[in-house]
Amino acid sequence: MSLNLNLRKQQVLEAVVEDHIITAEPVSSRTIARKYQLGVSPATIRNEMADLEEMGLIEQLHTSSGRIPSQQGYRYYVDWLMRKSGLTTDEEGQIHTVFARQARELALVVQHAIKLVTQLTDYLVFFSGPQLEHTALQQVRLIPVAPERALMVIVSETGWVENKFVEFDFPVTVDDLEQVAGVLNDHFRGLTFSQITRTVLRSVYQELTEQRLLLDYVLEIMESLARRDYADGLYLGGARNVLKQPEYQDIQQVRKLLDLVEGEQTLREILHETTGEGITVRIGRENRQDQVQDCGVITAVYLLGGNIVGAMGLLGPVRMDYARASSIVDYIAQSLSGYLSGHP
Amino acid sequence: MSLNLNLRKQQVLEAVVEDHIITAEPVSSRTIARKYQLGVSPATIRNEMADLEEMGLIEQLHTSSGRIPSQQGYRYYVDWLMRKSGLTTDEEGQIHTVFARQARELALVVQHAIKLVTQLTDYLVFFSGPQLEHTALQQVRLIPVAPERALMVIVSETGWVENKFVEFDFPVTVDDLEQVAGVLNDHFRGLTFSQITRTVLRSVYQELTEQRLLLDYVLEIMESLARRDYADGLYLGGARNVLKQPEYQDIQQVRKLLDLVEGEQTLREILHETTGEGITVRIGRENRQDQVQDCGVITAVYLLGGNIVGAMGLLGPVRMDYARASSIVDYIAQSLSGYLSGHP
DNA sequence: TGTTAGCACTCTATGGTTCAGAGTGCTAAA
DNA sequence: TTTAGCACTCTGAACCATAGAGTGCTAACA
Repeated sequence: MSLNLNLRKQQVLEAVVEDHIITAEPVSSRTIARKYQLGVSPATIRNEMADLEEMGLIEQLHTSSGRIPSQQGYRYYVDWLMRKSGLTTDEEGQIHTVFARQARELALVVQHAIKLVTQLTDYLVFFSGPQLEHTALQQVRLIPVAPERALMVIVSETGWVENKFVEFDFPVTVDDLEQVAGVLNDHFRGLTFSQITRTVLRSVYQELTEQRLLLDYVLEIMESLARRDYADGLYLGGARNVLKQPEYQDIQQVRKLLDLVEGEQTLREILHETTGEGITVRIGRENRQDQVQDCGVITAVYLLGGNIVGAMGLLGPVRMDYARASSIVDYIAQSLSGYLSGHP
Repeated sequence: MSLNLNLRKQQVLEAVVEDHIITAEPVSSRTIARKYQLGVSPATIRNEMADLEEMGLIEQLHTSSGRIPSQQGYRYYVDWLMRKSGLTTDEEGQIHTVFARQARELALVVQHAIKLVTQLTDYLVFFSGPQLEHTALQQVRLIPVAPERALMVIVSETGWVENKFVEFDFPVTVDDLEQVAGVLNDHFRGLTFSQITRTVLRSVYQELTEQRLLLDYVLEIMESLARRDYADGLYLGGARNVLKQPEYQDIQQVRKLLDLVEGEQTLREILHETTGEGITVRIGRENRQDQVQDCGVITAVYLLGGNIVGAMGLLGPVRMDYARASSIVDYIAQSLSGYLSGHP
């Protein structure tokens, strides 16, 4: 619903939004007339502003203050007026350097990406780690470390590695472990983890009648790894930068932000809800999570071999620079996807 | 240097410190007379206070305000007056439950310990992860994952596991990897990582003339793991709790705290300096790190098999409850050490 | 009909002033 | 040595007055 605005109203709204994003202050008609050369006087702009206010796109804090955008105003801006700002070639270069330099340890890559975004913006950055769910298994190893314990190492075809202890209630032999690992590899190599949990029950048990007990333990762990969803691996940074934003001069706001950071659950939820392609922008009350109803949130997923394996987000005050922030999220998510899929 | 104080001066100082810790307000002579029954009038207490101020143990914000402890005052209190408060049996029970329930993954144990301390206090909690340095090697595995890549899994005798990719510049065979792993195990099993770096050069190279190139890569990684010091594995929590303290109503203070949290380096340094037995209390300018000169810091190491493998810390405002905080650090560090060494 | 100059009106933020209250230091008496 | 009494000091809250920014409205103008 485009809410038909004539050109000048659009220009005024754009001016209000962009000026407010920069200054964090209410924007007066005079400021717009002076800074944004619309070729009309403040009085005319005041008339337009009165209309925009009636439509709910801008609002006043009190009768004699300038206007600030309402959440709908930001939404209109993001949908119709915003020009993606793009990054400088210098910034793009920086990003590529970071991705190109990395070894194949995703945790490290993500941590460097966070540092990067932290330098590029003053918002909170957060990533969910990669999920195994849709990646294929390359091999499984079971390494004995004690009579009743083994280390299970799972290598995905994408080079991602997980390890977990398996604790048995009885002693196991090296032979047993190797045999089980062998059968698992024969059966499951090349399958994705979501496929494995389906087929597990049918095929393997017959072949390993002797180690059935042992297998119980091992399969349980493999399943839990595949089912792990977003329960693990939230990476974040930039909290201290956000304090530069004037809306976080109030200690209450800061506390809410820290709750978000330490709680992690809400951020996980936000990333979990992100599924579509491209970037998602949620402004204030558009967010389903209570704790971020006065924040702007920009998210995007990243891919590996065509599958969604994780997501990233940028969180700031409602008055955030959506043009720049969404450019950055877009670019980083795409670069990361490209890098992971081997097209650096 | 005990700074001889007569009994009443000690009582007054104790009252000033403890009342200030609770209320965060300057303490007046009248308050002390009323709440701390010393059997003398406010006027007498004022005389004692004047003396204590002259000795530099307490100070006034302005001529007509009550007194607050100076940093030396806190020091005197911690050294001579403080009675360790001990934990309730309920709290001790909670702690044991947490430690008893865990599998042998230290990262998890530490994370739970942090959560626990976060509930018990309103200070920032931080742990350094365990160091391999003084733990013995149990085994090394080299698992091929691609022609030029292998996964190196290192299991310590304490059940701690590390893995790292080894990237070769040339294809390696399974046989090569197994041979190298075999020799490494033969030579180094049971040695601590610090010992390994010493003996490496002498003994292994002769035996593996053919795989010498391959060995270069592998040994480099093993060395880097052993040398890792505190470069990795800082766990922390409780930042949002600290905001409850009135000294963090000021946004500047909050920013300093967040810098500490996100920077991590300073906290690592603090833990790294902690070496002695028992707990260490550093008050304000006693800290060597600029960023925490207006904080109180309590640290303790934790042990595994008699060796220091990590440390923990509690950080709050100078006006922190040293009695309770140091009891907690003491108890948690000891419980953790006990648990790790298998005496739960 | 759309635009704009002019003006009255409103609201906020700032600085100054006053005043009560809390707390001290000192003196003199017990 | 202790303490009651009192003068003195400083803070913080409350209360103004005022300047300034910005608006809405009206009436004139293109």
